[in-house]
Amino acid sequence: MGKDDDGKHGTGRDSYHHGDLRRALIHAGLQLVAERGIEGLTIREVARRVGVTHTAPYRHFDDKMAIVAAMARDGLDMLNAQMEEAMDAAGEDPLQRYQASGVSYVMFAYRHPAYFRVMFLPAVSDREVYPEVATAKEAGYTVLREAIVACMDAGVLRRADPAELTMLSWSLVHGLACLYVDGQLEDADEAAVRERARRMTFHLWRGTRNA
Amino acid sequence: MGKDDDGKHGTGRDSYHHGDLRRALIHAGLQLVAERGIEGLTIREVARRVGVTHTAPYRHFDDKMAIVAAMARDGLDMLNAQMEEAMDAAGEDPLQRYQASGVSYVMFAYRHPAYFRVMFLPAVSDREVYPEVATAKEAGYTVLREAIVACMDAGVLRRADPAELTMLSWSLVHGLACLYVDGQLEDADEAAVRERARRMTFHLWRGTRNA
DNA sequence: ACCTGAACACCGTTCAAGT
DNA sequence: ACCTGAACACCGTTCAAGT
Repeated sequence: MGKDDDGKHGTGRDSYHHGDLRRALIHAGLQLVAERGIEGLTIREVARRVGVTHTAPYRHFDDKMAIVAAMARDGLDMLNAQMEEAMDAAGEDPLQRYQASGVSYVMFAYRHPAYFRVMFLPAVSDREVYPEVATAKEAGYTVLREAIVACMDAGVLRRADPAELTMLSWSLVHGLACLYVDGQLEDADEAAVRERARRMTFHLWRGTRNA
Repeated sequence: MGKDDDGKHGTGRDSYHHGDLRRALIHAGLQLVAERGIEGLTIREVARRVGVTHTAPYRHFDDKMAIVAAMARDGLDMLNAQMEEAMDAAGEDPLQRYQASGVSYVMFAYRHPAYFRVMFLPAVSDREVYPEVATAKEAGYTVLREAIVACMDAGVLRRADPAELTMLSWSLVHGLACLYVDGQLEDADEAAVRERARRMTFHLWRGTRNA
């Protein structure tokens, strides 16, 4: 010790380089949304928490919405990865994989409400302005859709327009997720939410199964 | 003419009394949310549009959230009325009435996105703070639930926990409504949305019907 | 009762300036 | 390259003051 006692040099926690600041801003922004909700997200408070001036973030992002879009993009990537992981953990049975994808969608929202809130904000949902967000959303849609097509191929879902069944499934899990995230439902622990999601997706399958 | 040429007296549009201001503020607030989204809602701009000082609204509402809560409450009342109206228009068949309630939920969101956005904000969803909002939400839940119980009584839905089926239905229509309202879906006209909602609720019924 | 005007502590964003 | 400080036009909210 005595070598790095000057916090202003080196890799101390109040010096940033190579885009570390970018990541730190995104992380602090999520934290803030988790604590105070979406309207509590403030560039100035984020900068304060990270330890830089309130204008520093503008070196990495065009404006406030660009930070939100970066948060949304990270969240969508996480969700997609988590859905695919859950499907793989579910094994080979197409129906199990389909159900796992829906349940994991709900569980992602339950575990990461700040990410989920930010992912579907209208302000970051214009594909002209934030194409990466739109692309990440499409990737998730495709995961779900292919799980459904696999069920049709295996004969456990009736042959129908895949787009229609995908929208149906997405609406159901998205609705349940939103109700939890927006505090519309009585509090429930993780196991209870998972069980509810499982039963709901099962009911849905029964309405769309083959014969 | 010539009698009311002085807009400052009488019942001209820039004088308020008997709580007219309250209604005018709510109306202007909705307009603003419709134009600029939830984060564009500003007490100062609302007051500006109504033609009063930015402190005048505080005579009628404790703070900004109280205005939002009043908007939410009005919207929920409208939704409940519209669901009941749609059920009556659907006739006597319990299944038709059940389906009509779900479809009208989605159509309300489609036609009144500003109301819908405001109705489920976490900030107005604490029953300790805004019990009227919570009560109005319960009334809607009850409408749906009773439509479901009527179907069970008539033997067109299997006997099960009504709460579970209500949550299932609510999640589905709420999810579709949110996806439209938040701009996650390609634009569609009213007839297309209604048809989609109809097909979805039908699929759901097939998964929960009796035998 | 209802409204006003000034004031305070915040915002997002821009820009000249520093290393 | 990256960060700072002052500045501008906004917010929500409070309060003494006016009719």
